[in-house]
Amino acid sequence: MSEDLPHPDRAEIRIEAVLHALADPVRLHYVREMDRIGTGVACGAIELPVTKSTRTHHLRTLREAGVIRLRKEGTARIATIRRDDLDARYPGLLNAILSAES
Amino acid sequence: MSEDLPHPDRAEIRIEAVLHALADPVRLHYVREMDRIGTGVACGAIELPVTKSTRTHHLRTLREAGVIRLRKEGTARIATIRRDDLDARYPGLLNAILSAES
DNA sequence: GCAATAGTACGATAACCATCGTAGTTCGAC
DNA sequence: GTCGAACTACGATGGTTATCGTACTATTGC
Repeated sequence: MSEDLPHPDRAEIRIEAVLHALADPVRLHYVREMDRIGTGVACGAIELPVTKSTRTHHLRTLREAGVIRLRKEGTARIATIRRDDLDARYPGLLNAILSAES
Repeated sequence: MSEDLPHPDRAEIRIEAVLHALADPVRLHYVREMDRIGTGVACGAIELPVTKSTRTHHLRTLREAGVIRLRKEGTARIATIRRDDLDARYPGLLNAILSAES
């Protein structure tokens, strides 16, 4: 019942992957909403202008880049931003990006 | 002898474009070198692992995203990072990215 | 067991993009 | 004017990626 999807270790997170993951408008919007909510959110709780399968794809990109962590909770997946990891690796980055207006 | 290549105004710079521009390893390396040198540099002065024409393409991406400014100086193009613009729009972002190890 | 919900894997598709080579422009020195 | 250097526009190429739909799995409540 733990994490069944692979996540990169903190040391494995690459800046290019993080930047690329957050460069996509859909993904950036998603992470901003997560930040606004402030707690873990079920994947589907944040509405996106794309289908479920595309959402899965986007979340996968965020997960693999090390931006978010996904854990199972019943039928749902709860997503949390890896703030501690990102702040440790790239101090100030996440705040700068999330506070930027699009 | 002003600028002949179009640059986005400060207000036109979009976070997604900046992130995308800096997500590419070649471009990130280039901007880091520029930062290290600290002054405007002729485009070709920084060695890249790609051909001249690809370098032109990359610099165009950086320019269009609003990350750098290019001006003519004789046959050369001098590139400078738009620190003031980026810091004004996205405080802390550039420093966080440039100080991140790849 | 069935139905509903939440989510994923997979394949297809079209757009995007990094790369290269070619052919050209601009500039400065001679 | 010629030449060389610095650079750019353009087209071709092949890889990548965002998107969708389909078919599936896992879970929960009845």
